[in-house]
Amino acid sequence: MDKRSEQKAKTRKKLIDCALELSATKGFAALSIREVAQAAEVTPAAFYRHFRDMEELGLCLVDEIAVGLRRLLRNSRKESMTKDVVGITEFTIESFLVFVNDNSNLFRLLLGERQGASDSFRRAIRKEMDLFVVELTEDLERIAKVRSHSLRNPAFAAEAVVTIVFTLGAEALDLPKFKQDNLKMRIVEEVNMIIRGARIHQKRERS
Amino acid sequence: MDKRSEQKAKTRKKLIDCALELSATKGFAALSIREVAQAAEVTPAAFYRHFRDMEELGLCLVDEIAVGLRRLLRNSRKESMTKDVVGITEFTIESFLVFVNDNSNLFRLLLGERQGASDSFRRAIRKEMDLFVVELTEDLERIAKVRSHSLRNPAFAAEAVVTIVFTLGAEALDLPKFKQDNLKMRIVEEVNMIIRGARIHQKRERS
DNA sequence: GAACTCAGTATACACATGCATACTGAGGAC
DNA sequence: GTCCTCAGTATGCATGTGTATACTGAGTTC
Repeated sequence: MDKRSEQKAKTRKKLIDCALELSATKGFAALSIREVAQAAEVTPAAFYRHFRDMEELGLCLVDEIAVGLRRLLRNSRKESMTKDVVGITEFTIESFLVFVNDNSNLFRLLLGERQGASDSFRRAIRKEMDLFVVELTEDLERIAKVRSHSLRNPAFAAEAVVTIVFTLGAEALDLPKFKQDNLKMRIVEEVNMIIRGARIHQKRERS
Repeated sequence: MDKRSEQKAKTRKKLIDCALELSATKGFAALSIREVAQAAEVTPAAFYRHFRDMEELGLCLVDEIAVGLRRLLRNSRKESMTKDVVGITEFTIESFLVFVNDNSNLFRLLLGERQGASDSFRRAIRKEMDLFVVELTEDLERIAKVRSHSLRNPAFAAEAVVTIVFTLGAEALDLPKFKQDNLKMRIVEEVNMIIRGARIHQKRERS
């Protein structure tokens, strides 16, 4: 690879990393170009060689989380194939929470800017969330088949689950480790509620 | 009432209203004291006669939403006493969405700052949300009794419902009116899923 | 090895911001 | 009617901001 573009990629990454780190303390919205540039030990003007403005940088960050989360989900799906079907929910949620803790800054950004002021941010984030819903819908249908159930509205159930997991997952960021177990339990329980409520029972069509 | 303090209350309200209006466009976090003061046709220094900083103003705003929402819930509860028990969920969610539309700026602030950078904001908002969960828990138990069901974990169900309603309700803000019906339907359906899934069935203790 | 490219620097400008200080003048207390 | 209170004004300062312009020098190309 080009020695030059290699260096460029390096500072680009540094800018992103610094922005991420700074956003943890004061929130991404409050960041300035100068601030990020200074943290990355680079002139403000150099920033423009990489991003048009902070928003463009932010969208890169959103992308980064999305990639990470998708990888997580893929792994969890693979694992769950081998595992007992009962523990899938708990296993997935557990790895999700680990991810949230590992990437707390990214995650805070995602959840925070999800209803932030910038349209393009909101749009990008919702697009990613919708992808999760689609993937989860497939999973739910697959699992239901294995258990020889059927689900009333798999897509709605998936939307509800994703909403719960993300929103409550975000709360983990403010919690000490020992309280996170309780949170995990709550999430698992609530997700199970949703899935249970989505099932169609043969005996009577409508409750 | 004092003519003086009356005037003071008036400008205070004007500051709050202007902050609210401005926050709709660029987000509360991006507001400056000067900007708000100018919008309220008042000197920046006058701002300090009312609030120590923007954060203090923000907390007032949070309080204002909380009061409005609590009134809504109280009304909806009263109404639901007279109504057929089946339509309670739909009725409540419908009035919630009306409220969200009427107070879209306040609501955007609430949801946006819920995982924002400021600790005191997060704390205040979560406190309010917890109150909703408590009230809803009581409601769910009451309704379950009427229907002679019982619920597995009323508090968890309530938490899940509040999470769903608030998070998806926030999406209404970006939707044109004619798409909001679909959203409402989704929310109602998902809430019903949760409630259904929370029920304990006599026939077999654990599914 | 000369010519060129381009990531990053240096510097400067025209703002906006938070906040401090001194001031004003209508409203209320006595 | 005099004095006092205090919401709001006027002004100013130090600092941070986005962004434009001209420059430098290592890396690449031919």
